[in-house]
Amino acid sequence: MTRIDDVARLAGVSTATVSRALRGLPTVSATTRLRVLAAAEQLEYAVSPSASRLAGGRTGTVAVVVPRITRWFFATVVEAVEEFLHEAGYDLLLYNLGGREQVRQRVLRTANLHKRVDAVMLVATPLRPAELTALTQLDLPGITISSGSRVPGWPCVRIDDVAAARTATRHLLDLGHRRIAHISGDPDDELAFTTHLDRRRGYRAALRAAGITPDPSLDIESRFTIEGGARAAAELLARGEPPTAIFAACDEMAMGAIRALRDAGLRVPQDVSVIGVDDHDLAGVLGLSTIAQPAAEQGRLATRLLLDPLAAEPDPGPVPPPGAGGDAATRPVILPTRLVVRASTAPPRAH
Amino acid sequence: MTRIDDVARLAGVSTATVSRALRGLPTVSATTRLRVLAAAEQLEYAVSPSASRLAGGRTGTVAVVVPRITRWFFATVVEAVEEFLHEAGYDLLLYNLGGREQVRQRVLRTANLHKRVDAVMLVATPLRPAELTALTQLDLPGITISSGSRVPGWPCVRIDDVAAARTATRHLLDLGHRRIAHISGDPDDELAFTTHLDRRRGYRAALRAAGITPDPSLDIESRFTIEGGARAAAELLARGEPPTAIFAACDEMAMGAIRALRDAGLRVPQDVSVIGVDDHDLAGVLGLSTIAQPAAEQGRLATRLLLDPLAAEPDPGPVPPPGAGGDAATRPVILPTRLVVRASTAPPRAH
DNA sequence: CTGAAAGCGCTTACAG
DNA sequence: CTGAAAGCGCTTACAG
Repeated sequence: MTRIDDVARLAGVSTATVSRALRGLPTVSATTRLRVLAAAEQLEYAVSPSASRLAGGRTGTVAVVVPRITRWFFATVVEAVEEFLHEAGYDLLLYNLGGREQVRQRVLRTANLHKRVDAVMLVATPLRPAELTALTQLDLPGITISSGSRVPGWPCVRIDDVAAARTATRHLLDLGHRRIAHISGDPDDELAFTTHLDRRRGYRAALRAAGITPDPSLDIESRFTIEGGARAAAELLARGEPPTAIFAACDEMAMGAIRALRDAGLRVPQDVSVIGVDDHDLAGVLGLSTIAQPAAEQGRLATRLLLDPLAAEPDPGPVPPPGAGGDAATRPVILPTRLVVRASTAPPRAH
Repeated sequence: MTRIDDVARLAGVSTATVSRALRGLPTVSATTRLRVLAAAEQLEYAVSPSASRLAGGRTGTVAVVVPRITRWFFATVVEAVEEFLHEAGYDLLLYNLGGREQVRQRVLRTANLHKRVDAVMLVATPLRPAELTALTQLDLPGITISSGSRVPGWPCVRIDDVAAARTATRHLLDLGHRRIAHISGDPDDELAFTTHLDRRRGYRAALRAAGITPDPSLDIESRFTIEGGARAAAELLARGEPPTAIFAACDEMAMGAIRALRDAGLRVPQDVSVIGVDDHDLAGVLGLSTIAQPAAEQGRLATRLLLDPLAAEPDPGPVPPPGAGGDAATRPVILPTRLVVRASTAPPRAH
C-alpha cells in the first residue's frame, strides 16, 4: 500500500506538505498543491484512517444508534443521515440496539464511544440514568432524534407527539366516533419510551376536550410493531363490545390492527376506523389514514445540526450570537406533522 | 482519557502485557491477567481503536454495502448482520449506495476500502468491470449476498431466483391463468441487476413449460419499489386487455401494483391475481401471496462465512480439507424459498 | 508557504 | 510468561 512518504517523494515535498495539501488546508501554494494531488492520484494514494485518527485526534466517524433498523421510521432516518454524513466525508457506524443489552453496553460505554467516534446520534433511544450521566460528563457532540432521553447540551429534532396524537384523535371525533380505542407502547418496551406516553397523552387530551372520559379498557399497551398492533387489536376485541375506531400510535401497529380486525371478520372502515402515525411507505397501499411525519427530513436536519459545529471547530471563528445555536441546543426543533385522510377512517355506522 | 500506560502502571506490568491480557492471548499467567483486568476495570480503560488498528494492522470493522436500506430485504439483512458482527466484536460501517455515484466511489475505491475495513459484504451490489478487477486484485476477504456481481474467491449466499420465479409463475398457471404478466427490474436500475434477469428467466421458463409463448406486451420493466410496481401495473392496464394475473419480481412491486389495480377499479384477486417475492413484513397484512425468502438467515449465514476465516487467521491451524471452504468460495450457498399462498391469488373468472 | 521532528497509543517481534 | 524497544502512518506545533 502506498504511504504518505511515497507521495511526498514523488511530489518532491515533505510529508507535512502532502498532509496539508490533501486535506485542502489553505497554507499550501497552488502549484505545490497541484503537484501533490497529481502524485497522490498517480500512486492511487488513500490516507490511512487509523494513522490519521491517531495523529489527528478525530475519527471522521459518527455513531448512529437506532432501536430497530427494520422499522420504517428508523430505516428512513438512517438513509437520510447516511447520505449527508458521507457527503460530508464521515463514516457511519451503525448500532441497532434491538433490545440487546450487549450492544447497549458496547455503544453506550462512554470510553468506547469517545475513542471511536467524533459524534453520536441517538434516534429514539431512551437512556438509563447512569448512561445519561456518563454521556453528559463526556463532552462528545451529539444529537437526539425523535423521543427518548434528552442529553444536556445536545440539540434535538423531533415532532410534537402530543399534538400528532391529538390531531389523530380529533379526526376520529370529528367523524362522529365516541368509542375510540388507543393502542400504544409498552413501558417495558425500550423502543418506544416517551413516544407512547406523549401519544397517549394527546389521545386523552383530545377525548377530554370533547367531553369524553378516557376508558381504560379501550387503552391497550403493546409493542410498536405489526405483531404488537395485531395482538393489541385482538385483545381489544376479546374485551367485549369493540370500539368504533382505533388510534394506533404508529402505522405499523395500525397495520397489524387492521389485519387482526379483518381476521375477526370486521371491516375497515365500515365496522371500525383505524388511524396511525408515520405515513409509512405502505400506508397508501393499505389506504391507511395517518398523521404524516417527515422522517427523512428529521434525519437530514439532525445531520446538519450535528455536523455544522464540527466543521466549524478547526477555525472557531466568531462566537455565535447568543440564542442562535444555544436555542437549538436547549429547545427541541419541532418539525410539522400533517393529517392524511385515506380509506381507513369513516363515520361510525348508525345504530 | 486513560491510556494503556495507566493500566500498566496500576497493574505493575508492562504495556505489552496489558495488551496481551486484555486481548485474551494465552501467553499471560492467570494471576497477571486478573490483575490487569482489575486495573483496566478500575480505570474504565477502553483501548484506542485508532492506535490499535495502526499498530496491529487490523481494523475490526466490516463494510456493509446495500442498495437501499429502506427496502425490506436490505433492512432485514442488515439487522441480522449487525447483530452477529457486533457479537463478534466488529464494527459495522454502513454504505447505502442509493444510486449515488459518490458513495460508490467512496466505498469501492479499493485503497479506501483496504485501509478502512478488514472485510466487505456486498448485498445485491453489481460491480463494474473496473471495480471488480480492483476488488479482485486486492486481497480483502469479502462475501456477496443475493444477486449482483460475484467476486472471485468470495463466497456468496443467495436464493435461486430462477426457481423462485418459476414457482410463482407455476402457482398462477396451476390456478388456471394463461395471461400472466410480469413486472420486474429495469436494466438501468443498478439496484436490481441480475435479480430481475433471473426472475424474468424463471417466469418465461414456467410459461414455456406450460406451452405458453411469453408475450412481450405483458412483460414490463420498472423499479424494484412500491412506486415502480404501481407504475408498471398502470402501464400494463394502459396497453389494453389486462392480464388475469401478475407476477411481480418483489413484494414491494406487488404492493404497488395492487394499489394501481385498485385505483383502476379492479379487484384483487377477483379481477387480477398478484404474487410477489420476499414475504415482506406486511405481506400478511395485505394478504399478498408470495415466494418467501429467508432474509435474516442470509445475513446470519453470510456473516458467519465472512468471519470464520478471519477468526482463524491469527492461528492458521491445519489447512482446511480441499472442498470445505473451497466449495463455499466458488459455489454459491443457496437458501430455500417457499410458496406462501394468501388472498391475492385465485383462479381467473370464467369468461 | 514549507520542513524536521516529536508524538498520537497501541502491538509485535525479539530477547530473556 | 514477561519486558524493552521499534514501528505502525499519519498530523501538528514549532521554527524558519
